[in-house]
Amino acid sequence: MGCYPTNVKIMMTLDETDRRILTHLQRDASMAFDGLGQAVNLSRNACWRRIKALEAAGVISKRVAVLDPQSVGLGLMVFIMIRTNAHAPDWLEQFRNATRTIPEVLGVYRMSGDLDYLIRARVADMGDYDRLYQRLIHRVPLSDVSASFVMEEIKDTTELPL
Amino acid sequence: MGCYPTNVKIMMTLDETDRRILTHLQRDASMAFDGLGQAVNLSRNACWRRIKALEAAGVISKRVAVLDPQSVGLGLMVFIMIRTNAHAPDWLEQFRNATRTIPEVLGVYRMSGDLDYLIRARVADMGDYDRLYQRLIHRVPLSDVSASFVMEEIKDTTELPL
DNA sequence: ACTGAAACAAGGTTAAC
DNA sequence: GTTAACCTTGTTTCAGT
Repeated sequence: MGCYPTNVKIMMTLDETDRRILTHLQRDASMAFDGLGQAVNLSRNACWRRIKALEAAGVISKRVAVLDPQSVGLGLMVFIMIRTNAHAPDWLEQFRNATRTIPEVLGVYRMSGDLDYLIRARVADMGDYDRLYQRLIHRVPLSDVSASFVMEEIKDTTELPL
Repeated sequence: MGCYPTNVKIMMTLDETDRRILTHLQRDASMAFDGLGQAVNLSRNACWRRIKALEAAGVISKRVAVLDPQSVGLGLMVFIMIRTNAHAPDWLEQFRNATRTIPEVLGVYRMSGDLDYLIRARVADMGDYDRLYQRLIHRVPLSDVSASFVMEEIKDTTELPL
């Protein structure tokens, strides 16, 4: 998935220093090794070597720029809940392909419980959502679909607890 | 929010080159300006200047390291759906504080429709989820709570379409 | 085995055009 | 927008603990 080689997937054991480094990098990956090293009490390249190890082990999967949704005209977040009775072998594959290739769709999850699939997407407005919906049902047959719009994003982060 | 100064929030108009740069940075922010410039047919610091402008305008809000959830022992994603009739003024504030300070909680959304709040969290396993649930209801009174677990992550990205 | 200091190479930043 | 100088920072080497 990520942009670092992950041929051999070894479960790496993280010590306190690794966790401190990762916590910093999850919040701001634009820091220089010098500054990061100071923050975790390590020299520039003790820090460097640990990060390279974390990348090689696949703990750090990539570094990305996070954009402001408002600034790129995607101010509305929507969750689309799907219940289906079509459990045919290729229906799911069709659904995977459709959702993966629609860029407004940020997350697609196959769920436990009575809800079958959950989609998280960002759109400009209601009209934009409707176009997304039309595009989706055009590519894959869906029966029971309901959308719920986000009124307030109380929290939204990529930072995992360590 | 982000780590770049956003005192003045100007709606920046993005041209084709800006969008290409942003698309690259959203996928891999570890690229050098040289390589990025080549990818979008720009010199090293024409590229640099555009990126600085995008940061200053708040379009790029930050750069972060994305970790592999499995590698840090958070292999289970869960959505927690909350319906409430407690619409007291300070209940919401209490709920905001509680969810924002629980690190396993990655997303908290106030919703339209019959569902009132939606929480997205990552935990190690079912036992870990139960501890999260206990912690949550200990900090804020919740009546109608139901959890749905993710069986398969078909898609999960931070990349916004441009 | 992992650390830190110093040398080196590469890339970020600035200035000039 | 580009090219070229500059100087911070990433990377490698090496020696010490």
